[in-house]
Amino acid sequence: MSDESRGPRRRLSRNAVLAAALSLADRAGSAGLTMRALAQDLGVVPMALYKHVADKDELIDGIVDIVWSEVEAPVATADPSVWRPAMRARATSLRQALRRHPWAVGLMETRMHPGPANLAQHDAMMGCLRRAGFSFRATVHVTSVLDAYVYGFTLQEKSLPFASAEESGEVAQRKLDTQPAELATTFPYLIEVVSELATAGYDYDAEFNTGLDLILEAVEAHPWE
Amino acid sequence: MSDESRGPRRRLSRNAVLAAALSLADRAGSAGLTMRALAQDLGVVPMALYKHVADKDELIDGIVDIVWSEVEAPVATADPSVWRPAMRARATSLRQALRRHPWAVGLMETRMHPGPANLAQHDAMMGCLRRAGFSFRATVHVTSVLDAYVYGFTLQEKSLPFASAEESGEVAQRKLDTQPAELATTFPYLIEVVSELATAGYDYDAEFNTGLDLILEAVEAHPWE
DNA sequence: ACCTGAACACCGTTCAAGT
DNA sequence: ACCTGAACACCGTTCAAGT
Repeated sequence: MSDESRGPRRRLSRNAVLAAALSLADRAGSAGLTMRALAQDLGVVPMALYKHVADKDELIDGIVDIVWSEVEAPVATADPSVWRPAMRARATSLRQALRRHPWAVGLMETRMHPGPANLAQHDAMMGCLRRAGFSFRATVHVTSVLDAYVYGFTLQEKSLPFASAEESGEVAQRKLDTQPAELATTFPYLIEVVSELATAGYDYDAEFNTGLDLILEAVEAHPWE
Repeated sequence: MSDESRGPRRRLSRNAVLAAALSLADRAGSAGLTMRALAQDLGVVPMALYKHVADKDELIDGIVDIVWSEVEAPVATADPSVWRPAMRARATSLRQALRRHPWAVGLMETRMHPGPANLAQHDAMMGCLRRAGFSFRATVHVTSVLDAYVYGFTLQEKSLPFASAEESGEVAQRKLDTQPAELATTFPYLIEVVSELATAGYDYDAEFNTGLDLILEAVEAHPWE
């Protein structure tokens, strides 16, 4: 399956281990990312990995930071009209990175040891806001609320009953057809909203942008001290 | 340690298993929640659990729904002045539930099978917004952005480098003192903001409320179709 | 310096058996 | 109907040994 399994490659390296781990996580999810499976992908015995990585925790820190490195960094400039589009682009880029690596969603912000790419990303974000004229305190508020939104949205994206992937309408409708009477009486409002979405359809990108623009609008309008 | 270990209680029940599992997760975290440890807490052999719960996944679904049941449900009313405080109270209540059960943060919205308490909670939320006059579409937008915010914020709360728990100032300052020269030149903006927070202090509740009010203000001001 | 083999202390879960 | 014991196929990781 993996690229590494073709030739009888020897000589591992930390980067090779991390790259294979990222690929394995993308293919098999966080539950499938085991030291043993990773070793097999690399055509090596499990213990060989421990020469390049302290333990599994450090391995995960490593691949999480690779995901961070894929997020487009906003540029810092004194032009007061650029922070909004820059923040919008960064939020979109972060969401896309999290969609490419779904296993990372529950892991990115939970990690205790932020890597260099993570630090660089947040440095760029703070720089962009600071140079646009935001105060220290406001910079933290804006970073906090934007990151929280992107994380939380992507987290929900994987599981909301009325919006699982493309076929949101179908899925919701099928759910309604299964036990219509019972659910309809117990959760009238929920069913009503889900039914509406089932007929009208549900677009995740549009939903994400609506919330994002709502927040950016609020940030711009807010009288920061 | 557990309440169950005192008497030689026999006769398990599904609720007893779920209650013990919740308590174990609160004490030992998601990594410490194992079927074997849970069985030991209950003074029973691991296999005994499988009579009351299909597998570990269903167990987790069960305790996640208990957490949902702890979240204060907003009431539905036609009074247009109540949705805002109701939404604010619900967001605060959700955040507090997630803080009481930190293991749940990365799990709540990822679960594929929402339980009755989860459905009831969202039914109440939709009802509150619908009766306040929000359209179907707007109801989904508001639910989405509020849930995303609370989730994302609580997720960050556990790991942001400049805000780990109470002693945010100390921790940040110590981090700065460790490698001052190197970090300061590579991540100037980040260090600048962190230093500022280290001296001024960082209050998580205040931070949460600032973002929450920003979003609620934006929701109220937005011209929903 | 880097990789291996065997082993240890764990997992979730099945299956046949006890009461 | 409910609980047990032994077993299976997994984990991450240590330790002593190979090259």
